[in-house]
Amino acid sequence: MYSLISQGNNLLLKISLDALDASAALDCGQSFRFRLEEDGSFFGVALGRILRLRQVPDGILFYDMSEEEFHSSWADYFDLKTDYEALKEAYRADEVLQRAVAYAGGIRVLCQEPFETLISFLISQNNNIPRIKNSVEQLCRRLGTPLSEEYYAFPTPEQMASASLDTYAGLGLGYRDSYLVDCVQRIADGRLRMDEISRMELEKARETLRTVKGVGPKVAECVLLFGFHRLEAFPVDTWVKKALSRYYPQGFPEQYGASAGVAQQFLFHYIRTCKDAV
DNA sequence: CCCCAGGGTAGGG
DNA sequence: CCCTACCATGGG
Repeated sequence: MYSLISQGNNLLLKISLDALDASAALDCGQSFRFRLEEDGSFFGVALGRILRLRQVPDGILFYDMSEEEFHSSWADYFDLKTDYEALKEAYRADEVLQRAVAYAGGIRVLCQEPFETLISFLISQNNNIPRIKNSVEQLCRRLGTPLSEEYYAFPTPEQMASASLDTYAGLGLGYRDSYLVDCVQRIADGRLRMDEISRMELEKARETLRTVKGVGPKVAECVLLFGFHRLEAFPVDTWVKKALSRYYPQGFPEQYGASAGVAQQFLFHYIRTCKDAV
């Protein structure tokens, strides 16, 4: 559970580190738009707005934030409506998940915008997180609406569709630039609609996403999990593949099916960043 | 110089 | 269905 305390222009979200850990949640390969500043705060852009926050002993301090804005946008963005305590209670039956939760329990599956998620994870294929972040940043600077001198919104489908292929060439995307061009073209001419996908049954949504060039099984699962909040989606990248072969040679337990994606996120972060992962 | 990264496609068996 | 070469690019 959590509560809110207004502090001038800022807002303190009182919540335990186990329930929401800014560093783990914002830097675990879901969003590519947050950076840790030298003063220890996180700065980023999401939902078309600049967000600045900081981990404090009592929870998370949101800068320049009203209760209204928090309730209408950020409570959902940080998935505060999902009962993670219940999920983690179920993980106690599993030794590995228990370790992953002990390592970083404050991860949450962020509710990101579907279009941004689709484009970001098209860029993510056969790529590493620092470079993905860089490419996404370049993309926003080049095509997104400026929100300040430093920060840019993620470009809209229209903004991206109006750019030429050579606009994308300078973004460090490698061979993935043509994937983006094809994807935004499909959206611009109405062949692909995010709002329709959000209403589809899971398997249908999966198939539809995979009609986009460059979207295979893994990217589709990421878009479903991070962009459409389908917690059943289970992306298997090189890290999770490693975790599955190391910890679950007999297969991942089926009992977590309805929220397998959340468990996947704990596993991913654990095996990718914990030095002592065994 | 090498290998790897939140993989996917195309082509051949 | 499977397997493999190839795809750009930068970090380590």
